Amino acid sequence: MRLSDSIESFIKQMIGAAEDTEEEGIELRRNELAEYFHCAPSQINYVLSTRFTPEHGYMIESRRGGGGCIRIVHVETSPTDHLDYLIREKVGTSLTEPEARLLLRQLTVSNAISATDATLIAAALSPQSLAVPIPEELKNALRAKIMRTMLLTVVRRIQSERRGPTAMIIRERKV
Amino acid sequence: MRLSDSIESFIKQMIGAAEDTEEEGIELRRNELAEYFHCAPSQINYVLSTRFTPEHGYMIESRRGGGGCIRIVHVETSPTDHLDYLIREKVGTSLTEPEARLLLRQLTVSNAISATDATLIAAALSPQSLAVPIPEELKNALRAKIMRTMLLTVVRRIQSERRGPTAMIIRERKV
DNA sequence: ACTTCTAAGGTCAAAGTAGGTCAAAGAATT
DNA sequence: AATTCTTTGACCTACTTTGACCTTAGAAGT
Repeated sequence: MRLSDSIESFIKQMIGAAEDTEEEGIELRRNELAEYFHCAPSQINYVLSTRFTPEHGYMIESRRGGGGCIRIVHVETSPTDHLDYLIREKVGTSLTEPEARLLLRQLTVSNAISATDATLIAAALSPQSLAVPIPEELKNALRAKIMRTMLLTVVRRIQSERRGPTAMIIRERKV
Repeated sequence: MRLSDSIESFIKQMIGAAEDTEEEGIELRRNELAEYFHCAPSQINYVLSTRFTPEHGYMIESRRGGGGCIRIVHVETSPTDHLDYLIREKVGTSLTEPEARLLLRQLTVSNAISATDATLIAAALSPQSLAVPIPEELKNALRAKIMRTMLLTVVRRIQSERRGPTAMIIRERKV
């Protein structure tokens, strides 16, 4: 079995275990994990960037420096869900601006997302936002990625609101 | 947990407690605090300069010499003024991801934008969103443009909410 | 008043810690 | 054989912690 697959399933186990608790997602130390698997730390990045992408429903944030860490959150959309369908089938890997607008309209009228969220996403995908000298194809790829990541964020928020309005984790206080 | 975070939340607790009384802000002794946390005194300065800046809504004065001390005051600025200021002065034409996150944090703690908006914007600017093969400089230019467009969208929404059917909320200014 | 002492706080650079990127080499698939 | 996927390592960026050295305010001694 490939190393990457082992690391992938290890991380998925961690996430599975964390889902039973109240915690949202998991935190891991890149160097620890690399040492555990006797591999280069950058191998962890490879696994993350190939198997824990927004396309797979994962959101990642990380911090460098002392006490740094990598946080992974899995956002699950039920496969029967209309929103899930739109995200998977319509976003794809490339989105023109008109396509993006149409999709946002559909999402809004079907009440999948709020008009407010739609407006913000539209702003991020607008020509103004993407006014840098790169080929249009790359912009369309960008639109798809940004759209996907933002929709995932919205879904995550909506789900956590549904679970419990008081799920606000700020920071642990150790003094 | 990082030492700096502990110190930060300790200070914020002090400020929170002081806000219940009539006192304006708090006073602390640098050396005392450093001893309490078993760290170098300059660590306190580090925390102050990274987490209690004017951008975060804090004003700091200090006195040296015998009986010297550090005074920290949390100032409530008008959210829209602060937002305007940060858009004009801090966004610029290029934003690294850490810079963007810092800016969003500042906007959030000073109540210029909601945590929800901040999260959505952060999603748009995340490495995952911008995972296309273009040089980092272009990504930074993109971040700045996306940030500006989205913040302006937020401002416009806030302003139209104020004009709209919802009663005007006049906030008292404590300065 | 003037100088000196001492008790604060301030600055800055270096070391320490931790994650990110990229390209080249190696392995597996087609 | 060609292509694609995996693994590794050299180098980069970001955040934290510490310590040496500097500045200032007030107190004490003259």
